[in-house]
Amino acid sequence: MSIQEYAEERVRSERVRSEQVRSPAVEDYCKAIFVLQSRGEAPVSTNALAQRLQITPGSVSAMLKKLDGDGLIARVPYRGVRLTPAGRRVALEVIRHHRLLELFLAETLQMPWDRVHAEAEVLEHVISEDLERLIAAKLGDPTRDPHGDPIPNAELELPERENSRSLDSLEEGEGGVFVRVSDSDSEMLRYLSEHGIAPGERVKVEERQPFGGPLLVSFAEGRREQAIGGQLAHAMRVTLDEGREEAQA
Amino acid sequence: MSIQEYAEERVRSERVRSEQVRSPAVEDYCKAIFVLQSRGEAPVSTNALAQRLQITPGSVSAMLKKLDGDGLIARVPYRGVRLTPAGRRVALEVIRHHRLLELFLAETLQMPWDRVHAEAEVLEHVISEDLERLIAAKLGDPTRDPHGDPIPNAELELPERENSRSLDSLEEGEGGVFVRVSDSDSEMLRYLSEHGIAPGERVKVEERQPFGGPLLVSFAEGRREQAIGGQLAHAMRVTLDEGREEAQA
DNA sequence: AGAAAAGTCTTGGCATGCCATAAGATAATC
DNA sequence: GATTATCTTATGGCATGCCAAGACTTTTCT
Repeated sequence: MSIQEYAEERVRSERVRSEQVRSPAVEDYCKAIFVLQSRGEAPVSTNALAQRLQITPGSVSAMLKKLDGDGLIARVPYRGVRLTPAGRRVALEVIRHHRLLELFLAETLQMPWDRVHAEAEVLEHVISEDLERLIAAKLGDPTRDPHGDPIPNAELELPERENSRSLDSLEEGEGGVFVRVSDSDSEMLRYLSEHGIAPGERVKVEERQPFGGPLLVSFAEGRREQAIGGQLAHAMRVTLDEGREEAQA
Repeated sequence: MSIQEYAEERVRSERVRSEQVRSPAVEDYCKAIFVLQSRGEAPVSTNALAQRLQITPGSVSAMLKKLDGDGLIARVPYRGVRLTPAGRRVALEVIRHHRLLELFLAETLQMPWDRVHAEAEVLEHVISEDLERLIAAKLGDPTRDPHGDPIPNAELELPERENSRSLDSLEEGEGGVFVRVSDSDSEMLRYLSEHGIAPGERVKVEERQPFGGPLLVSFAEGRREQAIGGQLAHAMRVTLDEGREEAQA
């Protein structure tokens, strides 16, 4: 190996560790790993990622090897991966972009609630830091997107995860505040928006039908009633009332 | 060849002619060809494109062959290309996106004038038709972007090209309205914006220095004077006063 | 005009990013 | 320990870029 070749090799292996490789694909992987991780599934398996990203496990496996080489994840073959601090940073930046964009599209441009997700999914990878700042400023540095999800701040700190439970885990008579809904299913979003249901409202489970039947739920302090199917109830997150035990008793 | 294979083959060759292949790269080529064409350089040469897109002629040549196969351009080897109606449509859609975005970023988000171009250059390829409509509506269906360039309407019709000349083609004493400036050089844009010069203002050439020296130009009905270098004067477009002959005499 | 030189264009080989499929390796389960 | 599930590897495809060699066109110089 000539001296030149040696120097080139050194540059190349250096790059493996430090250079920022930030294609949309890489960002999507980091984001997906982050989400799966924060659901408690750590380490994250190849299959879980493949399913979430709609990509074959073979392709995911190859990509994970690359991300590992780039220092974005720690990978143990056959055992799964978790984000390194660098990878976490990538994920949070993308999530910040995504949620700012959702709020911006809904608020400033009146884009229907159920369409902002798909649009943000693409834009999140291409807006500059400048544009991110301008959007955040325009919105007054918000901390929640239209689904009720928290928005990481400019330093990429995420507010404490609220202590929420899915609506379908509540017992009859329990109630709380509807804080957010998974943003990935636009059918659900359209349905909710058509029925005038948005994060921030109080909800209370009036009746649980057995065998996967719907929940009878009242909104807005009992002023509206609504039957909510099992899948939807599972996606809706609710923070329980403080000291509900006593309140109920 | 089995019947199945035959059917697949048919689908594949069909695709070659009709399917919309609209990657960012393809859109950039169409846009570049459109711009060069409307400068009168028709047919457009491989080298002109290579230079504009900062890509080697070899790569351009290969891409042009593909675009020809996709029905977006008509190509005569060694002779150059021109857009087909389909290619023109692609170009105009992208240009509409670009100019709407520039105006939107500048107006709604107060992005500095000299940065909107670079941002729009990326976003133009990824915004949905829905978002395009919302932005256009928010801006009141504008017909000019912040550089003074015309914006194609939703039916992709472009207003007549205004009868403008570059500032450096004016004689001493001639004047008109500064209507636009090439948007590709952010240095120029920053410089102009720093000196408070924007499309719509009246300009008059007070003095021409020989041998590529600067022009002495007055703005805003003589209230401000400014020396403008040759390159910049070349990029600035001006519509001459109506009946200026008499006005001067 | 005709030939050489210069300029321009295309071709062919190669690289990279990211995906797919299929086959083989490893881990988990019964 | 055999079966099943999961993961990795090998190979290949497509898009898009680069470079270098060769083909074509235009210009220039006798």
